[in-house]
Amino acid sequence: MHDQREQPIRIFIVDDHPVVVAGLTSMLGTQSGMVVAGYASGGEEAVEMLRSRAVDLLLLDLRMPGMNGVDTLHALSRANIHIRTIILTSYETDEDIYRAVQAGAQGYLLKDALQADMVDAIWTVHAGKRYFPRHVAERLAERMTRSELTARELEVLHMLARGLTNKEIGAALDISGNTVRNHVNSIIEKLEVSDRTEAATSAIHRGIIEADH
Amino acid sequence: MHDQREQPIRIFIVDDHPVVVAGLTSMLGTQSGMVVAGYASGGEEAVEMLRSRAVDLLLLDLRMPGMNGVDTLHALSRANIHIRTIILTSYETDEDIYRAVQAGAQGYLLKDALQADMVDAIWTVHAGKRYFPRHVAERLAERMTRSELTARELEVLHMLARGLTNKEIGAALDISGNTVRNHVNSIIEKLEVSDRTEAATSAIHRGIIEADH
DNA sequence: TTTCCTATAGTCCATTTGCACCAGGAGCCG
DNA sequence: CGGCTCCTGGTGCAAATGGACTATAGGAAA
Repeated sequence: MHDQREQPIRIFIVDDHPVVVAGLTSMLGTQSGMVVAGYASGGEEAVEMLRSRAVDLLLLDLRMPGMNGVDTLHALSRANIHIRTIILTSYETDEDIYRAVQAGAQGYLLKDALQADMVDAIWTVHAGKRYFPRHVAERLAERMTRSELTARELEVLHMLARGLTNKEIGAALDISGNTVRNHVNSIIEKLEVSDRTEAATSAIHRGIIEADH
Repeated sequence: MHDQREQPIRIFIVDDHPVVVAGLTSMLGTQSGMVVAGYASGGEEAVEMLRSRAVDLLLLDLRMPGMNGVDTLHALSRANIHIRTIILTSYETDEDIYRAVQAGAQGYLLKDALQADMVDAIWTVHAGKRYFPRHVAERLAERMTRSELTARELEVLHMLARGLTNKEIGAALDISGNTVRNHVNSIIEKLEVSDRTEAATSAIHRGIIEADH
């Protein structure tokens, strides 16, 4: 088993759902070798609190209003605060996972995880290793094989998903409709889909764009 | 204030996320006048347990693997088990809310709700009233004004969202491509969108179809 | 410097789509 | 029975789309 003679792992929780904060506190607070050192309901608040608080491990929600998980990781990095981090989220889109790893997360947990898995993940990451559930790792691998969309293609993708025609997108971006068509064709090719409609739904599914407009 | 001399409200939780169950138990268990009478991680399990358990109020997750929240409400109704129910979910799509109300839920709470709001909702629904946050009620109202898609249109919508052409959809459903086109046109009209691509993204946004394929 | 990628813009062409129609048959409800 | 919706299939046409190309200009990387 784990060595519990040492100092307990000080865990900090960042999540905008009060019920999740309460749940984690309740699940981890009773674990020997771990202690919940505090929590924040948003990224800004978390960065501020972590300046002056000694913490060993961060449990970080990915999707939050305002500053999201990835933004928070970058902000912490800029503030020269380095804490091993496990992303804790309901979503497992390719893009979410990819961005989280890019931003420096060492672990990725889904919110439907069992208490035992959470505890395991925390011990693993605290020990300096990485923790990714199998299907999460698979999605990450799949994402790696795909080429990135360019900034322009992303703009076009967003407008296309809102039902604009190439001509309308061109007018909005002040470029020709022919150019938009070229971008759309690249998008279709890169996402490996058959038409603009599937490009839109697939982008939502993969987490490249949001469903809400 | 509420009358706490009476029997406490016996609350039953159905949610596939252990962390949410733990959070609710922790948040509500300490409230006077309420007691968590049990929990289940899925609909089938919940129906089985509720046959033999006296419960006053159900906190029910809407999206669960296997039997979802709406299915569970119907199953309970068929089993002649009638318990006042609050839907507790992360999502607030028009369709989710509409279906939940149709299935007989008396309240709708989002998982980012504050503890005070949850407690308030529980007292309200237990007192025989309904509880719907303002924006949830607004979405419900908006949904009511829209006409339903027919079963056939839903089939077409699903395939359209996967990038199939009218001809391909026709071949799959064994009808002519012209007929598919008619269905697509009705879909576009009913959803009040400008083309098939927006029909697909809008349907995902509204919760009519799922993003994953 | 040369090479590579991106953004831009264009042409040609076949296919698909969106729109406006019409119309028959099945099924349901008052 | 008469009306209603739904599913079906059709026609005609203008617009949009997707595919296969070519090409130029700018910036970044090797």
